Amino acid sequence: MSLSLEELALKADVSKTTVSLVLNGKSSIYRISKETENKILKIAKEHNYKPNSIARALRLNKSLTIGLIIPYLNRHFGRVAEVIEQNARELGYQIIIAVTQDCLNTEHDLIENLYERNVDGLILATMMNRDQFNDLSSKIKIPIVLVDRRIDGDDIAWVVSDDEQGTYELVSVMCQEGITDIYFVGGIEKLSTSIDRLNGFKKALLDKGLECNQSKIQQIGYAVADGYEMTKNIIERFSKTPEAIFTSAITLLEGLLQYAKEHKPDLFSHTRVITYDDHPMLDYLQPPIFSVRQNAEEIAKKSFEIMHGILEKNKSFAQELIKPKLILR
Amino acid sequence: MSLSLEELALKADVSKTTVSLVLNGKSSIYRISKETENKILKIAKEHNYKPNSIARALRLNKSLTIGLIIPYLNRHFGRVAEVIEQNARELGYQIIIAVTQDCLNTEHDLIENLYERNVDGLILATMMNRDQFNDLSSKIKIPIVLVDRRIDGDDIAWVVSDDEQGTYELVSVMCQEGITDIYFVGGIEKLSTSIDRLNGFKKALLDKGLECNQSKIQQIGYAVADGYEMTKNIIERFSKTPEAIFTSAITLLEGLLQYAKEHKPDLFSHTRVITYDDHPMLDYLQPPIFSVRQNAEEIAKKSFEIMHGILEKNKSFAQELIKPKLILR
DNA sequence: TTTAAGGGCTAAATCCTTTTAGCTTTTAAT
DNA sequence: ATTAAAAGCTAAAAGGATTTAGCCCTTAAA
Repeated sequence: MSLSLEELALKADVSKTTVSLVLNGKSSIYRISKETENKILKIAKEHNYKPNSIARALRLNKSLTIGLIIPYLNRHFGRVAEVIEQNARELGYQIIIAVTQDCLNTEHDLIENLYERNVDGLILATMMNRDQFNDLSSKIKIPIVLVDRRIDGDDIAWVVSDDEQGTYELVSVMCQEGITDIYFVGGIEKLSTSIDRLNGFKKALLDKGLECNQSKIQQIGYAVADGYEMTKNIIERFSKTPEAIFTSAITLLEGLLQYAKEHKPDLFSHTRVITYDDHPMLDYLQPPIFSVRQNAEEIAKKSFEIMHGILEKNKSFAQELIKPKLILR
Repeated sequence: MSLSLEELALKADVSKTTVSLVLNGKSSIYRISKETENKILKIAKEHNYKPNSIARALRLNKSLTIGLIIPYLNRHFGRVAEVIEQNARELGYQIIIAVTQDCLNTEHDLIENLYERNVDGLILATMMNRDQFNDLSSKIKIPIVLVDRRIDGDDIAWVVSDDEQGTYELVSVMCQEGITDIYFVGGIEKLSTSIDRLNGFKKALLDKGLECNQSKIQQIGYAVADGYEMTKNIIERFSKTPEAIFTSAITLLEGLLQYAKEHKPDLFSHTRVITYDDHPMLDYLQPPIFSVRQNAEEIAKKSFEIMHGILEKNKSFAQELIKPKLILR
């Protein structure tokens, strides 16, 4: 790229050791004279010297690079990634991004790949369960921060939305309006997002003295097609039109809308629909769909903060539950 | 990380040169015996040897890393980034992502930053004009592929949506329906996306013998707030309610919808709204909003393909216009 | 005058690979 | 019995930074 330390040293007529020491602010420790220091700084500035980051990474065993592994770059994760990148950049880190498409094998490959490529840490929206994660942790000697999906364990760092509380509050609003017959359209069953949202759902019903019928709960996956499928099941399997449906992700809502458009145009005249995740376009749908908006910015900020704390400030793991916001339209 | 070449050499009781040659498939060129080769391969496999990518990058001056600089990780660019990453991964490359928020200075800083960090190439949704780009090119000795926004010049590689054609077709549909009074809600004026979309807009009108009144054209920026502002201007400045409004990005449509919701709930009863960019939620809005869907996957695929061609196949630059698709609801 | 301390700087090792140039041994040819 | 060629492998340099150990010179103290 540009000049090397050695060339700089030549120009300044000193050794490259001296140049390196000066540029790393160690002049006084190594008693480099002010005169020499200034000369070097001047020449470095003149030539716009930038240390070769690869050589630095090799020597220091530190690449200033964080791997970010997420299922998709959709609206939510896109925003999370964007904010993580900005926060990271300010502190001198780069983000290497990779998407799993919610495939566990891909996730494993990607983790291994990024690890071999010497990232300093991993921020991960994982599909792993606890055992798989422990396996991984024992092999991989860099810090991992889970984002959006947590794994129980009190030495695991994570930042997630308070899915249970968010769902609880949203569903409670429905219950307060006297609705008792409410269906759960869920995602990938074993993920914390699903577990927590389902718990919040059940808790809201329980608090109103309602029992939660297992047949009203479905969990296929987070794809749009899954939302379509589950909606279809609900509409076709039960004779009675549901009072309300809760979709636990915006993609699932999309699936629901698609099904309704195709096969049940009058769905909304009988049924309230509420959803986890928010989207600005929801403001313009009729009738209004209540939602829970995750604070992607805060999730992103905290997760990099924790990573940075571990990498540079000897902090240990931390866990953060980020409050989502109810959007009642 | 794991084992080094040297440790491997020790175990195999040969020099590290030999190990390196064998693992790089140069056994026959250097007449390493089959016996030795097999021994080394076996040991390497047993220990799951992976060469240290940083050391490799230093020696080869090639990091297998591509910088991707885009304005936001929104729906469109998120999808582009996702597909670029997948394509890159298959060929052994990693993607370092960075967002400019449509700020030119940030873009410059990011380019410099990634360049210093030794990326092998840059894929760029740029705000630069031709002069700025030429300036940059002379400083930076790695290939650059522009994505989504092009700069004229027959030695500049780019992949963009056929914005002019897409807009032309969409607006022509309106004209065919007899609409003559149509407004242009545009983005950042000097970008090719704006220029091309405006040209398509004008051409469609011209083809119908309609003249394009300059007062019906606004170009503030691509933010939601800009869409709000431009819609407001149109509604408040002209006494006659427009027959149609074309928003040249989905964010601008959002701004329009927001304005309409707040100040002009009956907008849609008098006015047709059409937009560049598509969104699945548009399927569920009333009345239907016609749109132009960019082929993000193809844009992504081609742009990495060109980059890869330049980096590994001695191909030179290339330019691709990707056909968008009309969505008439 | 010697010794100790301090000031000012640098040679060389290190991180891990790749690659060039060349060494040693064996085989074949004259 | 030489010489030439081929076979099989390796030492060392290179890539660019950081860091350890230590050299040399001056000044002050004994």
